[in-house]
Amino acid sequence: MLADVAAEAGVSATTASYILNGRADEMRIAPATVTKVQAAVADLGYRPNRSARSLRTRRTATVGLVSDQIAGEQYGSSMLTGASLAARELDHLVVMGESGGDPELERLLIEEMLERDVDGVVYATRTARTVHLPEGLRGVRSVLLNCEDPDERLPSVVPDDEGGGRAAVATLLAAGARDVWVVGEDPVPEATAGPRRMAGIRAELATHDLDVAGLVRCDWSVTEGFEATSRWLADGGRADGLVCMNDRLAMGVYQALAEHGLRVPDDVSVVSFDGSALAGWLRPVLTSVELPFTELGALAVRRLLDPDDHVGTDSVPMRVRPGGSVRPV
Amino acid sequence: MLADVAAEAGVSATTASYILNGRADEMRIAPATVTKVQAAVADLGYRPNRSARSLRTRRTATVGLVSDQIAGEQYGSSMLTGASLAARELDHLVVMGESGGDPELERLLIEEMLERDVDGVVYATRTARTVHLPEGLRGVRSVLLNCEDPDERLPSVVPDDEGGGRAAVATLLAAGARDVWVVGEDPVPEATAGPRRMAGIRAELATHDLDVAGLVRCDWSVTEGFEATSRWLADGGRADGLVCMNDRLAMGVYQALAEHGLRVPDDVSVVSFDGSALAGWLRPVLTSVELPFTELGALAVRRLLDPDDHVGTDSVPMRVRPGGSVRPV
DNA sequence: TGATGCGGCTGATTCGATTCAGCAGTGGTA
DNA sequence: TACCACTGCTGAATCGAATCAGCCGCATCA
Repeated sequence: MLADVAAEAGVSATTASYILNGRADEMRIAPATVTKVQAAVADLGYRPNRSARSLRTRRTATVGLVSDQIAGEQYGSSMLTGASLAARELDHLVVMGESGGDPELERLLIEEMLERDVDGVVYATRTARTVHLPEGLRGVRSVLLNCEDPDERLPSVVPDDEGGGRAAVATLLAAGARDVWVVGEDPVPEATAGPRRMAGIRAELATHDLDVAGLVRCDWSVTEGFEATSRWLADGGRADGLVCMNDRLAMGVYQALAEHGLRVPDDVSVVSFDGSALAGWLRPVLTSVELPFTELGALAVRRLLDPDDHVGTDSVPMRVRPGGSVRPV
Repeated sequence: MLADVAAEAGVSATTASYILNGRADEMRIAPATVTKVQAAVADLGYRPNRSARSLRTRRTATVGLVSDQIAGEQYGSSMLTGASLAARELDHLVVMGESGGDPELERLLIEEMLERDVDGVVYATRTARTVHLPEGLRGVRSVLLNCEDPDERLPSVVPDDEGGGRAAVATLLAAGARDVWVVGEDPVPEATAGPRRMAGIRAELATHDLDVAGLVRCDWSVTEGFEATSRWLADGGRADGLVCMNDRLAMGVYQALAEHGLRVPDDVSVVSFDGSALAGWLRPVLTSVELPFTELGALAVRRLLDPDDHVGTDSVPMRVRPGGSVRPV
């Protein structure tokens, strides 16, 4: 403990504490004393006791991360990677908990984190959406990750889905597509990804005096993507560009196109959203607008620990990950 | 704080503490007193300060989970879900850190966890393999998750890959397959999944006086699966049952089979390992032997916190998740 | 010569719980 | 009547750091 270090160095615990906390200059500790203490620290392999420190300072160098399901989510789990790395860079650790969507469990997790005096809480959701800040986080320093609360003035970190929508369409337009259909409709009312992407899609088309040629309605699963697209094709549906709302859906679209003898990208160009590993596994590789999950997680933690605490939403750009599903011009 | 509760209830902090720690009976506290204290707790919304408690007890009701990459891993991240849920059930929280495979970062993470007096550490790897216990964990209560250290006597939790191999083959044999090829070779020397699955595969075939008909060599990626299988087929390779070492690989195999006009399961039955979401997205749905990631994570935490600390490996069964890729008999 | 300032350090208190040792009061027993 | 056991509770020490207020000695200055 610190007292041992102090004894070994022949100074008081107070002095040792100042030195270890980088307050040597401020406290005008003689350089020789600093050296002695540092030697003692190295000598004894001193490791501070965080519980003791936290008891006094009320800070734990620990951030909480509560989510519904992000570890279970295929790609979204990278938010944890980002959060963990960013936390380390700022000398913090991440305490995580998953509620699985159960509000009672969520309450418990938040409660336990607050008992442990986390320095702040990141509240994350699997899918981009609006939420209500849980009661337990009222008054607690917190950042929303992949979600926003329109009723609260809070820092929030989300992907720029509208920009992503524009980028997706820009890719198709650049390849000469003019007859652009959108596949997929956001199934959840609170979800923000679908509407925002759609806004971007329309905005970009508008720059060429175009609009969405049509919408193939289905949820965002492989099966629905396959079935809805099959029906559409069977009804004579045709397009030169398809925007799929996510990669899984696009996989179903690929299957449907193949069954109807249409080739990607020769007969139709396809772009999608997610930039998941799946996009890279499809043949041809699916051009997809990437959800920057790692970056989102990292940014959320940085904003949480950032001393100048500005509220408002950070939209992280979504970049096109080029594949072979868009016909080269 | 506790003193407030005690004051409100008209007792000493000592008494209040005993009651809150469930030692009322042992300390012969009168039932009326217990009631008074509980009322005060509810009244004041008392929430214990864990740092203070930890300072005395040296326990934090917190477990560390260090891994190379499990959050970034598609399916493996469910280990975090399982760990988080099991921890909650045992009134603990999970402190997580990802090293990305960097030994220095790993050392730092472990160091930071120990400073925070975690009650134990789960050391997890993305892929099932053998490892050397990191120096920093020597003498620390720890459990290996998805890995084993042959040189140490430690509790360890891994999937039963050998049993999985047997189950995969049993499924094929039950469907009448006799000419069984294996696709995929484990690319990493320390990896345990491949050899164990192979052992199970051979063992089960042996019960029918059979052996593996042949091996299509490739690593476990979609592309390699596609290319190696294509070459094999082009060389006249045929089989009535294929065991793929994982689902991604199987996806490549599907692609190759399709290009050669072979239909699953009519021309060839396919089983695989992982039981990932991808298996469910393929057409036909891929029959796959599931890696029980959530259970693995949960079990690791339970063993870590289990008071009777037995060393040795727990192998969690891998179950077949039936799809449509095995021809019904 | 006495007041003032400053460099360099330390003693004592505090954070909020846990826990050991022990203390009144009561009733039973020899 | 003296002793003991038991019930029901409490005072004080303790965990390991952070931090405030202040102390001592020496140089400076009016």
